[in-house]
Amino acid sequence: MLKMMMRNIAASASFYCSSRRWRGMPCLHTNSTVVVFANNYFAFFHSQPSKRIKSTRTQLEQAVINSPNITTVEDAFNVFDRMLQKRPLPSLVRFTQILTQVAKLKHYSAVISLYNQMGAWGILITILINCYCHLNQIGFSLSVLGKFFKLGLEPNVLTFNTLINGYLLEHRVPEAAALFHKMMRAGNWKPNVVTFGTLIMGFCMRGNNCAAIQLLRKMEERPCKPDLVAYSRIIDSLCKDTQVVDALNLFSEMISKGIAPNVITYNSLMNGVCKLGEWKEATRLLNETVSKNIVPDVFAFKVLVDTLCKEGMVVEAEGVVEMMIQRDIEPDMVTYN
DNA sequence: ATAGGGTTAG
Repeated sequence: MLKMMMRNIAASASFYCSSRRWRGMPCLHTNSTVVVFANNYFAFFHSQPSKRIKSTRTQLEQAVINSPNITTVEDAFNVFDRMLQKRPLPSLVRFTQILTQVAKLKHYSAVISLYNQMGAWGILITILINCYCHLNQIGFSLSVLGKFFKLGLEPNVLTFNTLINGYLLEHRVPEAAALFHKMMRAGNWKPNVVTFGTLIMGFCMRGNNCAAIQLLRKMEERPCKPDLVAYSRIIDSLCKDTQVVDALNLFSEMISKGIAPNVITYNSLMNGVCKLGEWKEATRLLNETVSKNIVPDVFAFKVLVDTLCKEGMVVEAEGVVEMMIQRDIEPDMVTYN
């Protein structure tokens, strides 16, 4: 069953080409916009001028010693170069940390380039697949997976979760759902809380709140109980559709299960009630946020100011702007207008 | 170590 599943997935992947391969990289289509081969590595490098920091080698080295955080792509490439020259090579964990940080900066092509310099086939495959997914190149992700299987290696639940997310990023919800169901049947890679949460996001993206809630109910019967992300996603989706009563019910249900909301949950609710002009409810929610020691952000205040102005309560809106200033939250031009 | 969530007026 699993083998068949793998084969099906691999078969749907792009074909390989043996002539243009660089350090184990699957062949990329020539019309691709994300091709990062060795020879244009530097072209890519120099295409990030806004992120560049002029720093001497010693300063950079010091920065790396002081803080493991990579703040620019240039840093990452420099650190990587030196890591690759070290003998013995630094640990994979260290390489992973750097790749993860570059991915968080959303420089996915850079991650792919660095990954390929490592020649780390079979390890950290999920990082690579994730980057192709974020570049809307799920075909390449599937190629990578195919190659992975060819080497006799087994992916894990994280890999499949990443692929489901990849389909969703391309708005291919049916294929995401199909992969989810294959996971359910397969046995080895039972969907976990992230798998469910990801698919819930997919249904919400389509505005299919009913399907999302059904999936939430399914989670309750399983060991992976719904978590904050699963609830928050649906609450947000309901709010966007101005189904605020349902959203608030789900919110209460979540709280009663002991799941603590965060600033994202409250902002979704605030946006929902404000859409309906319910400024009193919005104010109550803002107070509740603060009472739970959650720090409201600029968006929470902004939507309230906007709603108060629309309701003609300019003085009250000015009061909220005052609160923002007191809290060191900078109101922008939109808020003032 | 690697996977999932949100938002900005007119």
